Amino acid sequence: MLDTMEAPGHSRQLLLQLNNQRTKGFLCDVIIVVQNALFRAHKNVLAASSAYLKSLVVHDNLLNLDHDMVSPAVFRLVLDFIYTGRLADGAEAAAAAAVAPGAEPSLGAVLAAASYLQIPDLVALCKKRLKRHGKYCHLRGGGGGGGGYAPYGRPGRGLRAATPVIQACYSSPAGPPPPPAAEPPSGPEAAVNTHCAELYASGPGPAAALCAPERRCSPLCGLDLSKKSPPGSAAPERPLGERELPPRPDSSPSAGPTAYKEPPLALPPLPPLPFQKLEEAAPPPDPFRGGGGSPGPEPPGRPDGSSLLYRWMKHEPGLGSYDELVRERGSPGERCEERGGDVAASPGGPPLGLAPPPRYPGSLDGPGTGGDGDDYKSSSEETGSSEDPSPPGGHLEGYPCPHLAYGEPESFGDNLYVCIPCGKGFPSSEQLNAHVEAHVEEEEALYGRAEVAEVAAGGPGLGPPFGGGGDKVAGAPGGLGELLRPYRCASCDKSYKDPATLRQHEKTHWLTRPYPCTICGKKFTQRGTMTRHMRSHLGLKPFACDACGMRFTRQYRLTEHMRIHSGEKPYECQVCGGKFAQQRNLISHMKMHAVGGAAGAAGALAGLGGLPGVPGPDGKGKLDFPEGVFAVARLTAEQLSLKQQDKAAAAELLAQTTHFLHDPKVALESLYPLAKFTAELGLSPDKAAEVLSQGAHLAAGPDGRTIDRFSPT
DNA sequence: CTGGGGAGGGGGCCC
DNA sequence: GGGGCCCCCTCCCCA
Repeated sequence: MLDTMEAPGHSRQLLLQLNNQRTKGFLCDVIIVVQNALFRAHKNVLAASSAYLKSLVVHDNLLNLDHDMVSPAVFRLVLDFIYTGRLADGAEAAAAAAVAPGAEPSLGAVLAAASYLQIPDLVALCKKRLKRHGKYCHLRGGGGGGGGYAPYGRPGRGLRAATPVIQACYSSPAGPPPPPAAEPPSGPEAAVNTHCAELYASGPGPAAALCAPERRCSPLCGLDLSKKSPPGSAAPERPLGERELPPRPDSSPSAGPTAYKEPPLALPPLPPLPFQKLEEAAPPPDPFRGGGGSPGPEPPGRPDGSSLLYRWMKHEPGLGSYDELVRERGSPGERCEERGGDVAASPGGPPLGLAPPPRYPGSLDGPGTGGDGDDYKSSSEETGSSEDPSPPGGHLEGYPCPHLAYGEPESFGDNLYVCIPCGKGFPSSEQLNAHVEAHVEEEEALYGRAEVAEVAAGGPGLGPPFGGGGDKVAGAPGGLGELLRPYRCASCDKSYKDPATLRQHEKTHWLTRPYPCTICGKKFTQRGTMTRHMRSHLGLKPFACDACGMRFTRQYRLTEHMRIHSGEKPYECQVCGGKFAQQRNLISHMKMHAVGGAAGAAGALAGLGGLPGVPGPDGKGKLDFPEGVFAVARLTAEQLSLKQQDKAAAAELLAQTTHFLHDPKVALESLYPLAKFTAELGLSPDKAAEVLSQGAHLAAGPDGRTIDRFSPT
């Protein structure tokens, strides 16, 4: 009967097709990062092959594998096995990984990886082969207890050191030959480079560097990296291996990806066998493996490169807010354990044995001030400390206090855990955490209650001109903006509608950013920004224009782009009537107006600099404000980029202000609250200046008025 | 050559 | 976590 008939070779053919697609990146929906190598694959295939990977792919499109357990070369073999059902024999495997003499992924390493990834078929195959070669027992005997991965988990320094960083495609003779196991032995797909879906990141170099020209990375890689090929990415001058170096021993744990975030040219010559160095620094039993050695506390400043790297490579669980973390964990050390636990969720990954809250002198006395300015600057570089002062975990930098601001260095004696806002020092992170939590509760209670009380009382901030406006400054709730945004940042006075957003914002004040790019090491304050950044590395452009086929990394870009085709130009200049398809171009255009046409008023306004838009309450600037400036400013403000959600609030405020307009003096005096509110809306100084100068430009004329002192009283 | 506009792209940040 | 928006930089084209 038909239902019992079976197409011969169907499954084989299916697998071949899948592998073929993988090589082209076609329909690949997951990226696996192993050290600095990238592999593209299909979630379904991974999930069908590995219980561990299955558990990961359901949550993420970007997987970070512990490179202590799986080296790039080994994972390549594993991935080949998954897609072909074949495993290169020892010689082949060695050849496949013959990236450097004496470096090959041993069968033991593959077995370890297979165990780690929970691929029973591959485990069995490896064991079988090991037995055949009479090595299985030996390898097995060398292993540690517990996780049992110790012997295999470290594929060997030779392998690590030899694994090329850039070997996106092997088609070039210069590149390492593809592992025979990866190559379908026969058939049309045999000609396809099985490893084209594997890319290697090259330090801070963007994805274009993934395809070194000498490797002749073909388009089959499936990554559209053509858009951005930064100079220098094309030809790695340094030995490839340098790009996958573990952090230097003096780099902080948080700087786990230091090796990646350092600008390539800034990298000093590195030892030829980085992994050896790493192993020298790390005790043989991986302390971060439950089964390994002592999971004991990590001494502060422990220059353990491997651990740093290990932690960094962990698949990072979603990070909650700081206080959430505090509630859940209580200490940075504990939190790191949790991070390890994320791998522990994996079969072979017992929780990391990280422990002790390290001290954070780097956060306290390091020249971290302004460190944020340089995304590539590692904290170790910032501190210049030989002792590793950084907190555990790449995204725990600046952990000591979420309020951590760019304060001046201070000495706190033994109380190295310092809350920046209040300056109190604590001897332990736990105490600081408790203190910080009290801060948060305090602020929430303060602002929440105050706002509620104020609203109930009729809201002093609503009185003309807005409750005195200028005296409603930080700490004192009041004003429409504060009513709308009761959650205020202790560091910068910005306020938000909900505490989650406030917590999110507070991360921007941390000395270092919690989310490093696993490719280039650049750090971000938000995970979403980091993943978006990763897309640029990987050339992922999910949003395609139906009209021209152009692809974008963001929906918003596509929306903008579509206006090109539709001819829609919704942004109109109130000055010259020019229309623009993109708001940014209108803004740019209006800058031109402001510079060229606003005469003294615009110049003065544009030079306000300090507070957004206008002088602060104590401002004494002598500014020319023509009578109609506010009306025009209002129009311009509406036209400009007031966020949609704030437009209603702005309209409300403006409506309240409008009735002052018939009185020029009052209208002008209203400018300050307007500007203040504008600032609260998050307009930049430039934009606020534009708003005002735009108005000034329009209304500037012989009847322009001069205000000697402009500040609310 | 220069200024202005159009547009792609990346990061920051808020919702 | 994703979406959306803002800001900035940059490149290209054209007058």
